[in-house]
Amino acid sequence: MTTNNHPEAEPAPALPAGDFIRDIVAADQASGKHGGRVVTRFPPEPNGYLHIGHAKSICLNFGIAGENPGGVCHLRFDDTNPAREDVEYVDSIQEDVRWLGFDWGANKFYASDYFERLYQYAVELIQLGKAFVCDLSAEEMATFRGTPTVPGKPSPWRDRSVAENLDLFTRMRAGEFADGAKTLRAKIDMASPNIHLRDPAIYRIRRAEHHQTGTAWLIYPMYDYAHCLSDSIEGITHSICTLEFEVHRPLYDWILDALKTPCHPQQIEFARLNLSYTVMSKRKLLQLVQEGLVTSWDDPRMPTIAGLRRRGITPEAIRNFCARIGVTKYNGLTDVALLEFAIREDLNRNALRVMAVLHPLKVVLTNYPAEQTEEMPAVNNPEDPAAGSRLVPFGRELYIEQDDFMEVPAKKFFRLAPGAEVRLRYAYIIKCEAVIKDATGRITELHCTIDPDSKSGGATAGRKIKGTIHWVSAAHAVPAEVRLYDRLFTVPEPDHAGEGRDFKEFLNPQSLATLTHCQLEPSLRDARPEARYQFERLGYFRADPKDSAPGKPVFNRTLTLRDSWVKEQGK
RNA sequence: UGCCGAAUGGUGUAAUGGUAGCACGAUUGCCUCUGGAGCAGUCUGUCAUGGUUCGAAUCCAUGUUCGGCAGCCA
Repeated sequence: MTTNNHPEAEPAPALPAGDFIRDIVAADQASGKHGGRVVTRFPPEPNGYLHIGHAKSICLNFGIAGENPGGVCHLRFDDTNPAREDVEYVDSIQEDVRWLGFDWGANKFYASDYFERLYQYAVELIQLGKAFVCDLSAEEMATFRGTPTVPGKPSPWRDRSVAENLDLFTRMRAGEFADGAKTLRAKIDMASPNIHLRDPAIYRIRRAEHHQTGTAWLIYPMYDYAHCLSDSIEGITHSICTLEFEVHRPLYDWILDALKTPCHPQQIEFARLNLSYTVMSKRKLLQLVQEGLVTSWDDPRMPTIAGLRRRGITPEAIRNFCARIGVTKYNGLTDVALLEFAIREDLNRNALRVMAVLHPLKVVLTNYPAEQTEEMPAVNNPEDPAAGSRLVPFGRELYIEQDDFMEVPAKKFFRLAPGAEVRLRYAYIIKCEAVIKDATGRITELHCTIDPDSKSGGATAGRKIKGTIHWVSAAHAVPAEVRLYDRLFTVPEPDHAGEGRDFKEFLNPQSLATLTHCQLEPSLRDARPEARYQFERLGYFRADPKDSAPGKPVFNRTLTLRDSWVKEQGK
């Protein structure tokens, strides 16, 4: 298991027991059904970026392969629809799977690798009298198909001779017919209660350049036809997919039974991941990108792997999350709080603590010498003694967080207020003596005094002070831009928010706040994107890998810390 | 009204005829130089009604509710 950004990270905790799919695999192993082999596959269509829902599938498929001796998991691009696919997606998918910590070794395939073989299988199907060339238009075919409650009617072309079908199919491939003019259809049962068995189209004519095969093909196989055969060709033992393909399984099995194929994999369906406060369909995510509602597929607000990565979430957190949510056939809605827990759990263990002030309020320590500077030792990570400590410069003028001062303190407010005392983290206890305002009444700075005996680590530092706040020395501070991200949508289910309502109506206008006047402790000047930080009392942050420049970091907030003060205020 | 599938606390799951457990969440307290973390406690559940059984979340029947399926998308 790779740990790209966290060589110091502990191995992932023991994963939960099994699930119904692992039970099936174990039973098959016990009975010797597949001769002891376990071969799974992760089969994305390269028509978009991977998202956290795909991560669930990746962890499942690669996970099962990894848990079984000799098990392998293939990465297979399901690229049968060139109109919507692109190499950009082929590349991003590989990067994302690898980043998540999984390795397909030499087993990278494309359904398009099998186009010739798939074509020969189709010829075979025709020869068997189990497929025919149909001249019906798309609209006509829809009419003939019937509805779930009304049986379909056979196509008038259903009984063409094998010879004629062979001839026509050959000419489809040769480009003699216009796009959409003809299809090859499986001959099954137009009256089947399962619509997918009503003579489904298995090849269509499409003059589209394919990102892998170029212009070699004018006809392309449909998913149902290509997928089961690709599985069989690769010797897949367990073909794991999501619930909506459950009704396709009889067709999957029909095709493999009709043909002489290397093996007959078992299709097993599980519930896809739904996460609250987000959307999880490539179509909708693409829409957000195309309409400029987010900046890109890797916008840190996106639930894409690339977005989560850029935001600062680690592969460990995603894997642990996937392990926690389990695998079932129940189509529910997972609370995003579960994801957030996994992120905090990981970052709490691994992130380096630093001090940064997001909304600066200047503090002048009136009894501290103007020319004096001290270096305060600060712990890098209380969860990890090996992370050591560092020195943080301290001086007469500081910045503190605006939120850490209240002119009229609320009940249970433990921070600074006129006449009140607070502990400066790793430094002195200070007392607020005066509030300085400008002509408009806005607070511009605070005048405070230190208790010189209260320095951290000092002999008389033990005075009990309820509140501790973070700070940055004004003379040493590094100014920086910090981006605060929040959930992308304001409602738990933007997908099901009401009749005729569009999910984009529920976009959270506050999902991004860009702060341009933040002040960081100097150790952050050259922060590298690989590092994960906790800005003490605020949250987890990482330098944006695209927008940071040397000496001029831009930070993304990954997630806030849990904040019981916010809850207290809500009472 | 057709076919397929699923129902366990607020959420995600476990228990495979034998004490309904875990995690998240919420909440109370302890602790704390992060209102973080940690520690301790509390909270809430087997869709319904029958049946089989010494015993049912689990098996059976009926019903209810929810999800999926009518692309030449995957």
